[in-house]
Amino acid sequence: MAPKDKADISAAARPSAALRGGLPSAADSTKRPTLKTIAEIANLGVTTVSRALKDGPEIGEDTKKRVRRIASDLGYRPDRAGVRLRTGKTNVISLVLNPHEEVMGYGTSMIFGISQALRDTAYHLVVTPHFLGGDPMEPIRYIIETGSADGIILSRTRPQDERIRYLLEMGFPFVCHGRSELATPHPYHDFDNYGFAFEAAKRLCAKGRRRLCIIAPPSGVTYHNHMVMGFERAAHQFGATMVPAPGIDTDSAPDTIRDAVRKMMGEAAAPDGFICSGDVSALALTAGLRDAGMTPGDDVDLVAKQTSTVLDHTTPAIDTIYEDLTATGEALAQTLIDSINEEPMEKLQSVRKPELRFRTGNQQEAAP
Amino acid sequence: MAPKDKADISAAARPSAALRGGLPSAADSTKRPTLKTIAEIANLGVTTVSRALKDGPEIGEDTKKRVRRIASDLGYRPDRAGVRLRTGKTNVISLVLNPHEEVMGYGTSMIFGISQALRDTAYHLVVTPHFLGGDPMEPIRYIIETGSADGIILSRTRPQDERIRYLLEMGFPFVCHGRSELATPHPYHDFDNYGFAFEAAKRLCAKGRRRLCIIAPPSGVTYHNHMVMGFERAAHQFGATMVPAPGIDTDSAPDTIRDAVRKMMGEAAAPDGFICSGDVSALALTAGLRDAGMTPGDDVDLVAKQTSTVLDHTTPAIDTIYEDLTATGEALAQTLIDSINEEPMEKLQSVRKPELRFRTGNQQEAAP
DNA sequence: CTTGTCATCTGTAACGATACAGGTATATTT
DNA sequence: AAATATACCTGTATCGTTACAGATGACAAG
Repeated sequence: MAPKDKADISAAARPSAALRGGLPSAADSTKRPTLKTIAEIANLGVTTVSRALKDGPEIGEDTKKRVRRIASDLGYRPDRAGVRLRTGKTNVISLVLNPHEEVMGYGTSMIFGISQALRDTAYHLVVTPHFLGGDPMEPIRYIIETGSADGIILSRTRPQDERIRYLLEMGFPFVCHGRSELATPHPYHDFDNYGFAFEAAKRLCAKGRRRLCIIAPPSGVTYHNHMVMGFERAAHQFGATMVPAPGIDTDSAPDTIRDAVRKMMGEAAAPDGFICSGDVSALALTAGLRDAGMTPGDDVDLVAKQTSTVLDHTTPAIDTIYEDLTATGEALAQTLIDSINEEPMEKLQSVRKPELRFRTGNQQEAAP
Repeated sequence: MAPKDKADISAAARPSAALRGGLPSAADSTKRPTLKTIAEIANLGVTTVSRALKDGPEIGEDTKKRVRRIASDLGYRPDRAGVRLRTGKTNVISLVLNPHEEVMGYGTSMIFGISQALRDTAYHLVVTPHFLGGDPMEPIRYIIETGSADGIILSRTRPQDERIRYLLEMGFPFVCHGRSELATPHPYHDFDNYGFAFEAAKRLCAKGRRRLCIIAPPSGVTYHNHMVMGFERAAHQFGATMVPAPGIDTDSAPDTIRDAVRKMMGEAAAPDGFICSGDVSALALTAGLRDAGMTPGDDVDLVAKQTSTVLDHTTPAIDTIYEDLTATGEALAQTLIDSINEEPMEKLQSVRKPELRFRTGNQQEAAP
């Protein structure tokens, strides 16, 4: 076995296939190559080939090189079903999508980010939505019970999130977009919604607004709380009054938001500044203001959370704070992989900074 | 083997597990049940259980009932890896997403539609994006070569689409959102973009507009052609002039569109009516008009293709024509499944009607 | 010459499912 | 009573991979 590298392979390979004469050898078939194909070409056992490709310690360097060479020449790719059956490893990441996330590119941006992170790994991305009115636990249980993924990406995290409790109990890898308030720490990548609301309120106060109203996410999800806390903190610090938004949140139908805003602006103590945590909601809000005869930027100011480009072309321009969902997806996927690889918890928790995109005056100022 | 139904099962089942004494029986483990588990409980061979659950003809009715009962009691679900390894069937549908589709809920809406159609089937949805600047063939080849799906959903179909040619040649099931112009027919579900442009132009002419401009998809994709043809047809029929849009399409950066529109409106023979085939592009277009000092609905009219809710809250309201992407996703997935099941080609080709959403006057009028 | 130690490599069994080619009763025909 | 048909069920091999428990041969030490 002279390690002549190139010459060695072709010399050893072709004859071995020919030796068997007319027998249907795995080597000369048009089907995809398997370990067996490589083994026949290299005159080795499949076990050896397997170990060699895994860089196992019992295999000689020369053999490893030779096997790797043949494998890449053949374009060998391990059969996912074989690996999965034998090892239980699915090489699948499951993104559990909520029905609310249908609106606006939430899912798509995230998906591109996740895919970016999964590039050059063996992982595939499976999207598992749960449907409106369905049990949020159902997709989770399905994944666990059928063992159909190695890890799960969750969103719309709640303070006492049953899904998280279950996954922790099962010891199943996952990562949340958002944090829970459970005692046990868990992997997450979250946007700094406290910071968002604080900076937004600060901005409005800097523009002289004193009666602020926030259209926040629904109260069940954790980031509702974070956002409200940031809002309250800023209101106190800068001496603004908080005007409640009557029964609307960013999950409300746009028309509902629009009508509610119009009504609100007709009342005695109407707000003069709005914070809005969703793209489409912000458009509906703006429409409601216009319905009430108000011009944003003139009679009233607005800071919105932006995750897409739709708010870039309103006139007049809206102050926004950007959450990069593609980067978020990338971070979530990387965190999940780290979680699967049992990295320490410190490495599995992170918060994304808001990016201020204020249209006039002190642009792009950093958070304190 | 008296077919006593219920009693029979428990009577036959428990003892059989007990018979084997302390031996590690598959039946009493905490792991997921397999065919073996069921076989032990039912005192049958795994083959019989497999055939019974498949409703094979060689198995007695009583036995089938009994096996089905046990399977559902245990919550048995076939192991995907086992099936896939043995049969080659992956039970996976692959959605190939283009980088352009990151913008706006295109992907997410489609994904919910697809998921809806895959509900209560054994299919999982895997999202395989191809990245900007990457070879569009790469994800297709990957899927074929690794056999990682039973079918593919494509979008951004081109007249001479290499992906389609390859898939046809391979005899691999797929469906396109959009049509090619290849000689060989292929499965698709398309939006009637000809109809969209025709109706949009008709609408503008009905409002007295005579100099029309269309912001269409980029010229490489088939539906660009359809749209332009519908536009031309209507222009001729209703006696309007077609004003070219200088180097912009719906893939252009929103700012580019905005600037181009502003410039266009300053010229001598500026258009007085626009057709726009994208949500975000329509917002950019509107912004460009405003930049030029024009008010949509007053100095100039606009009909846009709408696939999301973002155009619902512009002031004044924009005339739109709606393409339901969730329904599209559902149709695509169903078509793909039909294609996998080798239904005839007639069943695999369909076109979705545009839904007119004109804001004033003759609302919701049907297409001719 | 035996024994032991390395360094390498190999065969077998198993993961869960199904295709295929039998089996084994019971009923029916001759 | 023997042959044949019918109805129903079963064992074995296999898909591609990896864990496990050896093999094999070279070489050194006793």
